[in-house]
Amino acid sequence: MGSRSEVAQQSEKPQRAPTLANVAERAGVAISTASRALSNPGRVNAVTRGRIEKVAAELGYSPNWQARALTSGKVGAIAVLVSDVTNPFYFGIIRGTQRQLKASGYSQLLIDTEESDQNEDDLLHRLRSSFDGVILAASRLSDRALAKLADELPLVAVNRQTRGVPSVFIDTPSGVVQALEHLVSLGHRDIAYVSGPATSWSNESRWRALVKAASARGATMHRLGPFSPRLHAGAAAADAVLNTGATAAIAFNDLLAIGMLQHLAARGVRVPEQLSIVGCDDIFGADFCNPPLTTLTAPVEQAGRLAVTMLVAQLDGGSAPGQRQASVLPTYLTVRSSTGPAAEKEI
Amino acid sequence: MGSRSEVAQQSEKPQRAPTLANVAERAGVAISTASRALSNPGRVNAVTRGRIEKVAAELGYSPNWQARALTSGKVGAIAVLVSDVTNPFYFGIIRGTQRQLKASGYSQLLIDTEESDQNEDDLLHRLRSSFDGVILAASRLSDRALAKLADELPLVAVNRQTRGVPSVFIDTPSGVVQALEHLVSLGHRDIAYVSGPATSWSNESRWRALVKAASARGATMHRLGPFSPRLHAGAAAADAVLNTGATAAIAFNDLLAIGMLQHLAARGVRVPEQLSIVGCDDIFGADFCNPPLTTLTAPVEQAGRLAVTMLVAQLDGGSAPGQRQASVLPTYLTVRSSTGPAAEKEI
DNA sequence: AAACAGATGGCAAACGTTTGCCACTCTGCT
DNA sequence: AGCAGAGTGGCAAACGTTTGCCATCTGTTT
Repeated sequence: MGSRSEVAQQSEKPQRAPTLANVAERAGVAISTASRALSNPGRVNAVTRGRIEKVAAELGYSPNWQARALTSGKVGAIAVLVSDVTNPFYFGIIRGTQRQLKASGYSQLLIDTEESDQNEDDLLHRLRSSFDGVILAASRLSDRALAKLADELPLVAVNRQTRGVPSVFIDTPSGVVQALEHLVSLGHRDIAYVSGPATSWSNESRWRALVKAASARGATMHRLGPFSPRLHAGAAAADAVLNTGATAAIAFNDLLAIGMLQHLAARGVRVPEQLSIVGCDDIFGADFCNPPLTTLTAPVEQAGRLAVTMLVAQLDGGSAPGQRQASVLPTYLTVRSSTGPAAEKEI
Repeated sequence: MGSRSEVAQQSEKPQRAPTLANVAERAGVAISTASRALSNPGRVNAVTRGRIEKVAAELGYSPNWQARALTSGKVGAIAVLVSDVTNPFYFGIIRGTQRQLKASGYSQLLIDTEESDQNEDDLLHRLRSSFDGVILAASRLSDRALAKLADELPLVAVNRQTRGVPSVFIDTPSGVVQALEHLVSLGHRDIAYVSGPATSWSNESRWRALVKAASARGATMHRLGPFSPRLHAGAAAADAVLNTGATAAIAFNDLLAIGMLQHLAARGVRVPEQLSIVGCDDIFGADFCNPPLTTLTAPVEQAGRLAVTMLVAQLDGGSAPGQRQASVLPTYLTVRSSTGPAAEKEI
């Protein structure tokens, strides 16, 4: 058997973690009193409480979350669903949720849905009892399914606007218009939009915002894709852009944009002289790629934090349906070196 | 399709999740039978089982993990501790653990210790009941504390070699020697090592490997730091290197290396013409920074997966003490453009 | 002196599982 | 006939908490 330390030497106890019963016994009180001393301090005499606390500390007691969950219904954990742990965009979200959750005393259950709505729904129901609430970062669920889900459990969606679903929305659609203005002011008239996954809600809303804004500014948009929102998809995307004859491209996200940059460099197309590129999100790396990427800076970490704050409020405030709200976080354009004056059109 | 909706539509029940009792009642069997039908299929008649399974599906039953944990002692979750969620190095680990955990049917509890050993120990004890085992990615714990912990709970350490502690070790020390060879072959004789956090075990072992290898190859090592393993610390690190007069530098990690690249570019120092830079880890971005970074490619994701595999084996195999093992994963040098022939020494 | 209120502590019933043990019903065998 | 043994199903006791309710004790008010 594994040679534990002191205690095990003597008696061959299985070394179970100390329970409330142990504390109570050693302090000479009933379990209920011990429980109250630790979680409802006002309810018990100061001196008794002191004794109990002392014993608890000696024994290194810490409450069993499982058992507690059984009666209280609260498990003290929140699930964070991302559609792809691999995507740096989510790192920012995760960072934000992690920090805020910790500050609120919750644990973070990280779940990767692998871009599948089926998976998303399944996992959520299978693990229903393991968390108090959910943060859906870029859910692939349909509006209908999402609304239904929001009815069944406490939830905050990130980057999603659906009636009746509390959400934190990073306003890239209006940011993307800033990008358009920037390009138009540099003389670009033919602009490509390199779109992301077909199931992405953000993708759609960005495109709509672009078309609308473009016509008012005398620019023509070309929609390309869908492309996988990954680095390696940038190659195909870059080639597609080249074919349209557009002088600038706005990509669904920075991953695609950086991938394009790489491929363009390999093909000898100069950025921004021959083609301007704009990304979305300002992920890690956007500032040190070559050339540094002009992109929409999204307050991703803040979004994660805010989502947690809203969710926790929802949990504590007893899901008052009126409290449902949607926050909007602004984005702004960060101009770096991947955009420049439009190339002369060769006639 | 939505098999869950029907019931809820009708009555305004508090919408509690269906329990085994509900299933049993509706199937006309005892709770124990229902339990066995679902988790110990051989123990109950095929036709009864069929009926129970059908009812369970209808009701959308899924077992309560908390309750199950109470009797079985298994919660179905594994904690992954990282010292800083912000650090891209851990993204690889997290990605690996996430995938393998999912495949093994476990959930992932992600915990950020914020570089504090105090935090690490605390959190682990407070949450002890919420996970079955732990993966410590780059623990800041002392060898002694770590060994003690490994005795108390199932654990696998990543990038740490301590007697009696199962671990996955990414062999950067020998990789770093490859880097040294590379630099020496390019004519470098004065080489700086830009070290990371003082508490980092890897940092120490890399330095030792370097000194040892350097003397045999007639090169001189300069130790600088400690520096925070962050991008922004690269500026200070770069200046420090410049002061030593070294013609090449090996950085504790890519973050530092890329930070140095940025600062050097700003100062007008050409890489690799005037100074060669080598990083460690080959994180996201190392291939597209400017210039692309020569670095030690570490199989990070694989390390995460392997750690999970080992941990799960430990959990299932009932902590056979003999099974304790340490795996070593090799690294290799990926040469890109941040290294080149040594600059002529101006006399 | 009686009655009352507040403070304090204990009993026991939940919460939703798993599982050891017992009871019953069949077969098939001696 | 009697019975061993397998195949099924149920009872009830855990697991470690929380919490409603009751009992006791103390001091205060009438």
